[in-house]
Amino acid sequence: MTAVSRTRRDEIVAAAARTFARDGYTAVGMRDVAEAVGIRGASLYHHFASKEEILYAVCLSVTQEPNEQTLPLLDAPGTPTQRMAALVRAHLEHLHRRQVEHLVALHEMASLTPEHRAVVDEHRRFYQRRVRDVVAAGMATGEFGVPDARLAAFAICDVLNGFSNWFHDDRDLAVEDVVVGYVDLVVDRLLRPRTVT
Amino acid sequence: MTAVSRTRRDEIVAAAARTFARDGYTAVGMRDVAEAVGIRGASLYHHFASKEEILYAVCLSVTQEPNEQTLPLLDAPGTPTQRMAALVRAHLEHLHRRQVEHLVALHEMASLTPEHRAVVDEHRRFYQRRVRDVVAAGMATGEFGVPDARLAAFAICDVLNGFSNWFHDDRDLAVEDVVVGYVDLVVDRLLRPRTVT
DNA sequence: GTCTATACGCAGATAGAC
DNA sequence: GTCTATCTGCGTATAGAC
Repeated sequence: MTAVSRTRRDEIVAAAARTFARDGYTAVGMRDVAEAVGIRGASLYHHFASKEEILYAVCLSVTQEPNEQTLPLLDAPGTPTQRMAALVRAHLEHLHRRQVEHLVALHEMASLTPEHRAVVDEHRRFYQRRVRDVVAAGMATGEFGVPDARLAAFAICDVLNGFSNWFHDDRDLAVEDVVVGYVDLVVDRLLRPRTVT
Repeated sequence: MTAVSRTRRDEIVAAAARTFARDGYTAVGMRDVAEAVGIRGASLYHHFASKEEILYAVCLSVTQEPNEQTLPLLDAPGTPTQRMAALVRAHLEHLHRRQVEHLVALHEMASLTPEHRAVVDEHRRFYQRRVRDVVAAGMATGEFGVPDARLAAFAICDVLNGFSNWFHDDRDLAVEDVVVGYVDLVVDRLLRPRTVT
């Protein structure tokens, strides 16, 4: 039992993410976060040194986590096509599982300290670099055929991340539909070489 | 001379956008914005009723403006392919021209009042609906061949808007390169029907 | 680990002269 | 239209008991 009982701290992060997502980081006070957990404002400082530290924890949960959980799929055996398809699926499913946290990270990153912001940015850059590498690998095998791997990587990351901005669970569109549609869009259309003449 | 001399007010909006983009809306005080214009903090209240009104003006400049300037391209004569290509180009060029304003709008939208946020959101939804309509038009003529026009529209808008997040003017990649690359990616790959068999 | 009580600084906003 | 001076409230953070 070394890494057990992630109760209170994670509970705070989760509650904070929901509150930040609904009312915006600035508008939310420590008292509001505390209330959402069921304790008093001052008690939060037993778990976090500052409000910004809570926001930082939220941001890490959606930048560090994908690097550790999703990126390994790119090292699994299989063709670039298969690995890219697996990445698209896992990425979207992660975005869905942690949608509130993603929205907060996306919208409130500006409120991080420069130091924390640099860490978060580095995680994101790393992820993008790995995506670009698979695109390049697929170009080498001839499975993919885009003019510029870097540009394609930007486009792919932006398409995927955009998901959390517009997806709503209550609509006539299931996550699985988006996954299938986006695998087709990204792997079978965007990346696939144009049939020559 | 009815709509002339947009001097001071626009000057404030432009200066505020730069400051917000660099330090974040929350961290920036009215005194900072004023200093960037060369006046005192209190003087700002002659032009705007509140700090949030300035942010609102920034957001409108990148949501209302494209609707008025870029969307008419979709009503011009030409095939869906041509009109979509024109939209991609104009959209990216607008994003580039107003990149700081876009970054602010993208990151600080959470700080708008619910009323103002609703207006901004409506502008964005309208834009997206028009994009989806061209995709649908192209499907009708057979020029485009995607499984779901709505999903494709989301993907396209996200690819385009993502641009302002990663593009830097000083790198070895010119705006024109991105325009050409993205027209190819979006129109000739993502939307084009797969050659059958 | 959570509480009550409180310090305190800062940023948004106002009043009124020029 | 811009200034100086000032108010005011709110929200983070601390002190210290339980």
